Amino acid sequence: MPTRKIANRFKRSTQTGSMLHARLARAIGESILGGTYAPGTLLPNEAEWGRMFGASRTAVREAIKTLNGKGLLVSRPKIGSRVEPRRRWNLLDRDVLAWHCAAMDRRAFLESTQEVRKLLEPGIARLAARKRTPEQLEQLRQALEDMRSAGSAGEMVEPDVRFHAALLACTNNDLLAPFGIIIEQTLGTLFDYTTRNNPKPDFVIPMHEDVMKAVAAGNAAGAEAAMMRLLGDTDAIVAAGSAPGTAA
Amino acid sequence: MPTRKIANRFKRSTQTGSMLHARLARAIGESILGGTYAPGTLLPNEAEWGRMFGASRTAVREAIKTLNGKGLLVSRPKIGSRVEPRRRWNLLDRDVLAWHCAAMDRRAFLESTQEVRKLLEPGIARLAARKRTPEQLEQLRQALEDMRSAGSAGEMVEPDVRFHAALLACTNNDLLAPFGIIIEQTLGTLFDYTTRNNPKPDFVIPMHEDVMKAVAAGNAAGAEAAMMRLLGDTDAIVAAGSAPGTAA
DNA sequence: GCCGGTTATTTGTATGACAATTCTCCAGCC
DNA sequence: GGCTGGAGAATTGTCATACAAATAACCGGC
Repeated sequence: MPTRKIANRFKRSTQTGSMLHARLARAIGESILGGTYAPGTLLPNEAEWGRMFGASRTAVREAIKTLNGKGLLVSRPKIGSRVEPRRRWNLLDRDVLAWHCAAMDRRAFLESTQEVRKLLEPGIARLAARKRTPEQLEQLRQALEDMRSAGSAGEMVEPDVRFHAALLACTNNDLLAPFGIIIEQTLGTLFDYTTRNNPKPDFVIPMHEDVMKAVAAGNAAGAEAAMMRLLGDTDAIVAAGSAPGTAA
Repeated sequence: MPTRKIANRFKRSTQTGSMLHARLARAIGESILGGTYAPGTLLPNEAEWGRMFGASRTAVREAIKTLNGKGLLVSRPKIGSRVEPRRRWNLLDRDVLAWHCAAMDRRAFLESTQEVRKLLEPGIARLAARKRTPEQLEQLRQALEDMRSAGSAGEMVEPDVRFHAALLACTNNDLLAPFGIIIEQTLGTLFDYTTRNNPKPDFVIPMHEDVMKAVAAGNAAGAEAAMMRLLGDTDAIVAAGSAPGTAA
């Protein structure tokens, strides 16, 4: 009977999302992502969730509506809430991705994300070189600058993420924005792997610099190539397992 | 005063989503996507929405929670609901994309989607060639078969969409799944452009066949190249404006 | 001029009631 | 016997109301 476990997970969660309906949404969401409720199955009804968590139907309903908005569920009168097929899930949603990451093998997750990044980022770099505005280029430059002046490896993660996010912004294509979450999540999770030892960022900085220079010059092919080198480096780290090193 | 206009749009909407909160979500969502409420601005409070639409606060709250789940809003006590910056929006969500499409110039939308497709689909084809299972290959074959036996151009759209969706599935990468929505939306919208005249699908079928053959053979580079040819063709149609022809 | 408490506003949660929807089942008819 | 139609039941959808919680803004004291 999984009921007890889900309720416990719910009770323990005091870290973030202090709002009741947010915690409910997370508890239910995680249990879906974790496979307790497979796609196509019917969830307990609202009253039952309320009993399980000691919450009112109002709060449960708001949680359900949130999950509804993320594509995990559909609710219909008299039927109840049914788990949608996986392809309908908004895996690029911030929360869903976090739940997914929590429910899945970390190594497999990293490999999936790297796969997507290798698919996307070279093209993004190429597009960025063609479409960036001077202001966006400045953002890129600033992020690189902050990477340089970072003291520890830990301090470098934030501007590194910012660099890749800025590059994404350079494409000026709204539809690409949702993929930015993958970058954030990858680097965050990747950093859980790396020790806090300052490894050797000597390679990382110049590689980023190459990307920026090509983007600045409007050199699409060069930007793409530089990004591929950068990703190849990160890829090696991920593939090697828990080798030390900073993220790409 | 945009209030009146939004309320009218709400009242007129009887087509789909007969649920009140779904209609409210759409009305509010469209007004955000349409620019009535810019990112960073504060929305009317819940009571006010209720007055505007003649709905209860409960229904409004559920709509707000839905939009919350899609990343369009954040709500905090005493503050209200604030529109999130664009990059937080889940543009790859089914509803959000539809609202976005409704609010934006159709031509610009098509160009954006084609840009993303050119970025992703060659890589997807490559990945598919490496990772597809026999069952997935069969799905692909079936879709192609159905394209062949389609009588009119209209009947060809559905299997065409299915072909690309199946190819996406061949990657066996969950994180890529959200992208499938773009394919559906693109082809759907693209078909609004094309006349019902049966143009000449003579080119389209063999191009799809090339992709399938390469995927079947596990030829990653070949699949990528074939997909690029296919996209180039579609691209020409989009670029040419409203030239007749079926989607890629 | 700064600090701390007070107040007011808005969302968050609970409760109870009823409407709408539609699945299920049963009876009646062909 | 099998199909058809309606009655009933279960579940979500909506409403109204009340109060709790959080916090921005204001005000008074120091």
